[in-house]
Amino acid sequence: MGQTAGFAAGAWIIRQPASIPNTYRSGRLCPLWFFSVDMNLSTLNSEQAAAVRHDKGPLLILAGAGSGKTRVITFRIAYLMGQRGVAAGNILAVTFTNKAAREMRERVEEMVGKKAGKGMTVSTFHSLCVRILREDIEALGYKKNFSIYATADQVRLVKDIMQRVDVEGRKLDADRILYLISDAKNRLVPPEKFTVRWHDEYEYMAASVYPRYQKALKAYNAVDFDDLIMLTVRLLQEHPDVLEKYRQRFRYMMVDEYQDTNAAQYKLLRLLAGDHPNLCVVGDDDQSVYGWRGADLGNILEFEKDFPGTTVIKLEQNYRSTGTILAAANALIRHNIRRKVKALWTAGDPGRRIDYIRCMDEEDEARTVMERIHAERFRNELQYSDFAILYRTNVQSRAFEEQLRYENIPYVLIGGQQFFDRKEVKDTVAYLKVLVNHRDEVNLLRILNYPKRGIGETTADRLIRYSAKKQLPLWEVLRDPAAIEDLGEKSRAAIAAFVELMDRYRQRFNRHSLMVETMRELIDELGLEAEIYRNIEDPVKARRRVENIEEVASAMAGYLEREESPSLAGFLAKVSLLDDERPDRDSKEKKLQRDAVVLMSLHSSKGLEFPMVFMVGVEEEFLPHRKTLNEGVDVDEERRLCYVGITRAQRHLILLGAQKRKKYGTLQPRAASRFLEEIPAELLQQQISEERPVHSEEEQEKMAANFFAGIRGILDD
DNA sequence: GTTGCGTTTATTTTT
DNA sequence: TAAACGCAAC
Repeated sequence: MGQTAGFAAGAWIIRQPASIPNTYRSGRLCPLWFFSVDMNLSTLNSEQAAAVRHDKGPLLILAGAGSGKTRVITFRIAYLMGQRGVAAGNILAVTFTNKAAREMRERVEEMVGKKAGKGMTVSTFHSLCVRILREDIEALGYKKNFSIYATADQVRLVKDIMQRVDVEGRKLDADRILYLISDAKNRLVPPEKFTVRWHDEYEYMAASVYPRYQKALKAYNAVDFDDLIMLTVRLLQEHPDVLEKYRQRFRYMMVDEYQDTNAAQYKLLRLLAGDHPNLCVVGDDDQSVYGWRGADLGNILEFEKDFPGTTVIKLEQNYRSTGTILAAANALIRHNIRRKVKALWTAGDPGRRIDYIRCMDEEDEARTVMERIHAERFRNELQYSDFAILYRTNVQSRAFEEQLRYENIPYVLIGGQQFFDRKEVKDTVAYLKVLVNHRDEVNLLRILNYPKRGIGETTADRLIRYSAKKQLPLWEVLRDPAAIEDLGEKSRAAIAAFVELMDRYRQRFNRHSLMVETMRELIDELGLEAEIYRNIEDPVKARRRVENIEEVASAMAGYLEREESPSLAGFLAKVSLLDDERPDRDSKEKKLQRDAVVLMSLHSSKGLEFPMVFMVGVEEEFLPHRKTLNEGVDVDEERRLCYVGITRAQRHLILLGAQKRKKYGTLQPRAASRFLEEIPAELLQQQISEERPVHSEEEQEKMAANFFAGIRGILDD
């Protein structure tokens, strides 16, 4: 668990004498060599220490929320290297986020030293697979310079195919088709094995789109996110020599957030682990909240069966929250049947009771939160950044944003539009992608006439038709426009100019050390910035967009600095995987460092902690969400989400809900969440907002009318 | 190409 | 309610 606030509480506080180099800031872990020449496990509790010492055979660490999981993993890696003589190169640690990977690497390096840590692989599933594929994907018939398609590219491709498949044009949602395809890939179901399971139009459409989609990707020399895993699995299955290479290499494997792995990731681990797995997985089945994305809770629940001889260690001592908060969390999660039994406990105080405030409506809920922030901040000398407002759906953030702005309270919103979803960024990246891989047709079509260069829709259409008819890649067609009869001279010239431009820059990008300059010149020559100013009226907005383009360039500069053997392809891979080069001035990590109230969804709060947590909208149809109620699935995952929210709180938890809520324009009565009843009443301090005179719209209009009538009356006198 | 209007539809989103 | 989308008209 990423402990953002450091090891503020609990038994393992290591006081830092003044002589400690200030690189080890307070709250950071001291390097091991400082307090002991040997690995000193005495700062760990007995379960943690046992987990660290275990070095052979499969190990399952069931790590409850706030139980010091990250510390155990990093200690264990350091222990393997320092005490068991395992070579850094034989260690593989897999996480789900780049942030987690980075932190883990840093902490291990702090313990064993940067030099000793060199050669270990700490990465996300996806970047691990990119690395494997970059080396050996040719065995699967792709080229090494493959593009990685993220959501936007995928959607475009699916839409394209759908149009071709369904000429009638019955408009099905491309996102949903893509979801079905993604789901299939996560289950390792290849196009030819896709079967319609429940007979609705989406399944049929997916069955027809999936094979074409996959074929197109291959033709474009592109892979999507799910392919990264699926193709790696295929590669390892079909090519024993490649598999053997990695088995030899990764003798010790560790997987974080194991409860979030899907079938494909499971298979990948299985393959790498082989017959004598030194596989250590860490996770918490109670915090599995990504089932809708293909994560299979069965992976963690069945681990002992899947890997005979598994040692199981439960970490139940919690170093984060008060006793009351933990009691509530335990009581709630006990209602789930399909889980590993465990209960969090703390050596610390019970702390305050949990507040539950039943507000009148949305606005009242937001105002109540503001009042509490003011009061608690003053009373407990807290910073703004000690508060988090957590909600189930992102739309809920609005009311709070408005109120926060009104009150002049600084806040950061986490989530929302992604940097790479912004048009100008996509355009810029599209050029780079095509320069690396000219078969990437989704992006080639995107830039073909942007900025406008006289290759309009008609021309593009003719080119595409011709390429389809002759079975030639679009790029080859562009190279030889003379071959197409029905093209005008002007169009031919425009195409030739485009090809010349791309060729020229492809050459230039080969000089990796000059990449950034080259990119800036490319942007300049294309006139991308001028294009933005031309199209966007609001100069402030336009300026911001231009800055976003510049961000891509400076991200590249950062990449160039860090990377030993940089390349444009390498940069794009990092960018696609949202790796550290993420050129967002407001990355999640940075946002969390500001002194501002944090707003985010329950999902994105996983792994974080805050002294004071507001969980808002604790109502039926939000939590559990309506969707899960309708579909007759169990609400277990929703309960886990609630559990995740509760266990984010360190000192105090405040639950809120509204009695009425405006929904799609109309005011609707809201019922308190069923989960509230699962928390023992004695842990809760309930409070119901008083009825405030609420006026209906009609009444308000009437009142306004009377008011103006009154004024008019006065003026008339 | 753009603009504007009517229609549609409202989860979560580590990579 | 409101935002996003598609389509038709300019």
